Amino acid sequence: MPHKSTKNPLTPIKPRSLRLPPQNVAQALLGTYLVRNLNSCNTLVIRIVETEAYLGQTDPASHAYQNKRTPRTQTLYLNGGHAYIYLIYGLHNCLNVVTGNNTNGDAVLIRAGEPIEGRDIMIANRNLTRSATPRQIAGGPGKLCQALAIDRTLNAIPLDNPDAPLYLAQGTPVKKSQIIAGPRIGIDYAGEAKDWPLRYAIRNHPALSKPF
DNA sequence: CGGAAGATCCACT
DNA sequence: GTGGATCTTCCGA
Repeated sequence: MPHKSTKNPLTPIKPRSLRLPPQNVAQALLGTYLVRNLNSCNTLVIRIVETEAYLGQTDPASHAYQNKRTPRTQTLYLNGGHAYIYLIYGLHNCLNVVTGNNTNGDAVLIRAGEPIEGRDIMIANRNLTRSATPRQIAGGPGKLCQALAIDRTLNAIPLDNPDAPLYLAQGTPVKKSQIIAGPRIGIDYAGEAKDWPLRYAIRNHPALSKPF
């Protein structure tokens, strides 16, 4: 049996809650836990504090825009609840949660998280020191993946299995009044879509990738 | 088969 | 605020 923290029992997320529109899922994922099982003794946990919705076929910023099918984007057309992980700028991995149940290519990018368990290992993975801030550790999609040792070898796995190397677990819901929305980051190429308010975060959280 | 671009991060000014 | 790193992915010829 894998060792589990007794003070913080983690319940896997219900896939049903991910088979909804990406805007809904992006907000619902705020406050939930992302769990990385490294081996039988080491578990890393981050609380998700910032997300972005990508609207699949109808979104110029999405890799699935106009139903584009390439070897890389196949994962986006899986059922909701799978991980879509890709390499960006030749350097950084980005983690998405595929959403919906109609193979639209919808997904939610996990942009930032707050270290909950295994902070020392995250700091080592990020080549930081003990004085590192939450924003330095996982305040950005590439940083978050590096902190949790997430790369493309985990692409396309389901995220509801607590025995898998990576899964989502239920957290404490975030009040609607604490959620802020704004334009997405790094998509200047996407024309009008660059202003769509599909970036969501916990208001004023110290681990956000950028202020609103 | 060449070339351009990229859902980022960091160091430097 | 600016530019470089770094390499996969994709498109067009």
